[in-house]
Amino acid sequence: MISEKTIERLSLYRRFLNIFYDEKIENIYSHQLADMFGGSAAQVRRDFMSLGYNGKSRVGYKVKDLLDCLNDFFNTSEKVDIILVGIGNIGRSLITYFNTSNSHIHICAAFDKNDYKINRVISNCRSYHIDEAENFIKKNSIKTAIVSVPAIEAQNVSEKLQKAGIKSILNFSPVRLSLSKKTYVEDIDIGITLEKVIYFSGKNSIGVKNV
Amino acid sequence: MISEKTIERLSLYRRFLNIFYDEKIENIYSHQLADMFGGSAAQVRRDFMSLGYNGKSRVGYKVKDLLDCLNDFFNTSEKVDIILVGIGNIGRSLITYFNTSNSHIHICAAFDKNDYKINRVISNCRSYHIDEAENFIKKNSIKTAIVSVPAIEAQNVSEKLQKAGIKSILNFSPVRLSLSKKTYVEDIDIGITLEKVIYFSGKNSIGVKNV
DNA sequence: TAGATTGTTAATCGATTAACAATC
DNA sequence: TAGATTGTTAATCGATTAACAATC
Repeated sequence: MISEKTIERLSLYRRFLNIFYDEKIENIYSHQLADMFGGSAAQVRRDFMSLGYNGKSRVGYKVKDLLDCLNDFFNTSEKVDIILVGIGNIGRSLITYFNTSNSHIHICAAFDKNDYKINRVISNCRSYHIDEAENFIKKNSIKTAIVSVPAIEAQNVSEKLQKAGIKSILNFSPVRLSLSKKTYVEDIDIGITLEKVIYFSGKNSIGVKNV
Repeated sequence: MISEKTIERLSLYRRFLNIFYDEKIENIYSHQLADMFGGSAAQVRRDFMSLGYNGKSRVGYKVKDLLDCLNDFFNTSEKVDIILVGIGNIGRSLITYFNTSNSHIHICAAFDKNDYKINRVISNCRSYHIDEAENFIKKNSIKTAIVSVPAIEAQNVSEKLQKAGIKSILNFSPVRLSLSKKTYVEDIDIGITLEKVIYFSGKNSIGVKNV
């Protein structure tokens, strides 16, 4: 059983390894990766073990093989199509961000309930009315959605998505969604996070450890 | 010592309590709040204790008093001015988001290195050249900054901010910043997070607990 | 070989929860 | 009182780290 935190680290390793690979570095040691994001070398080794990839003593890990392994794990060889609901400022910037970087993730459609926002194209992504979402999801077997609608719409929208077959949601709305446990929900709550950051800028933060 | 996770929960309680307050609900129980975001009632009570606020058995907690207490804790009575560096799509949407909602947080200035992005006004926030940041920060005693520059600029920009007196950073760039521990850094790495969400949409996710 | 790094176990740490006497 | 909720302690859980024999 691989934990959520481990998944995050693995994804980060993948990013680092891509850089190493571009720089034609062939081998790396656990402590090098550990230094790069403040973890321990033991943790890095344990993570790779959980992935089923073994290094060699005194040699470390082969960048290319390890990267292949990570790419396999995240299925980055094939494009992943996801959708976005809620074409506000944040929604639009996410579309541009993902569809113009060379990521394997592609936002293939966006949905909104406002008529003036539909039937447009942003960075290769066409927008539709929210009522068309269910059909689209089923037809294209979409599994993942980004929700960036206003707080008051979020619960309702997510329930619709779940019914249509969405298995995981990245939620930017400042609301906790209550959905059946079958759907994985991850929240990015920028307001809460910023509040926390501001808190730690004050004198209160003396003695806090920056993990 | 209040942990980071506790701070996050406290901020979330504040949001819920505002809703209760608007609905003129006078008292709440720990288990009500616990239900709202899937924690335990014991945790909620412990959090309020760490805040120094005590409830009464059989009565619960006074919404108004508790809210006052939380507002005090987060210093929400006075506006907090923060700055933003990197006026890309995400940067712009953050400015609009915070400066048009009725939050106590205000992005009072934005900075960029591209000339065509400076000397403009977005949602009550004027943009300046990055070279003017140091002066601005010192002059206005700014303590918190949002960094939303491209990956390659992030380390350099953050070092400048730190030197100018910034105490905490909310970092949207897909890079780990290495700064002295005196500066608190919180990362929102949308790419990594989305990768994780996509991972849990697959068959891999069977048996995973949705914390 | 000597030295460095690995895989892996045991110890540590911290956060969360369960439980219950005290309280209203 | 009886019953429900609190503050608080003890137990649990999981993640992280330290340590070290095995390995090249």
